Amino acid sequence: MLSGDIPPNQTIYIKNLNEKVKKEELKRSLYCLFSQYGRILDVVALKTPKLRGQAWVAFSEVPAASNAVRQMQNFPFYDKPMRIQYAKTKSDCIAKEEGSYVPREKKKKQEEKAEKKRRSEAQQSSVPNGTNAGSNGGTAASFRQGKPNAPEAAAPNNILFIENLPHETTSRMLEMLFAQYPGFKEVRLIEAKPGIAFVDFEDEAQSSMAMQSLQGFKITAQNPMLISFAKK
DNA sequence: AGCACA
Repeated sequence: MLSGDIPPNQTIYIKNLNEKVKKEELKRSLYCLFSQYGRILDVVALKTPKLRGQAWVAFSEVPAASNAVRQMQNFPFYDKPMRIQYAKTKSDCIAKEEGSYVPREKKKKQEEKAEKKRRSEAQQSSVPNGTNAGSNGGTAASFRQGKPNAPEAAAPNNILFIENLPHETTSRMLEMLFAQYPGFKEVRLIEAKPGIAFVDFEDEAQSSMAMQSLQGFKITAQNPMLISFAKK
């Protein structure tokens, strides 16, 4: 089935998530996995009966969300294929950035439905965010700086691309780090271009787990490693 | 299957 007739939204809605994963871990993993598509403003996941197995990831730009919807569609995540769509409504964190946020009061179900409809119709009036002080968590800056309208969009790959390594990094050092993850095959330092390397895994589910775990890992204090999927 | 913002 197609992703539906939901209009583009800078927040993606993910379902079919593994419900056994704890909420905080799930949010961290989603953050790590999706931050290569753009700057993430918020990750929301609830474990209530109605909302478990689902999550929302809010990006600072719509194209980032679009790439994520396409490229990570059906990606095996904790052994279940992710089903990704655009969110139906605007995230509170986005509304807050735009200054259009109004705290909700509790309502009856009837009014809530009307409210949702109203909000999604009013959703076209989104202004490009002027200042984005990165205040949303400050974790590893795994977002790749590209041209503003053409964010990098890497599809999952069993090969990882590592950047920002200190020039004195050796293959042994990288092997020690990456070999702890299942499916590890080999490390390839690019001596012609110091500071970058490729790391091969058996498959892309395994490479993604290693990427999530080691994203931002510092070999020296000045060198948080930047990990993304290699281009095919 | 399920669209929230504890």
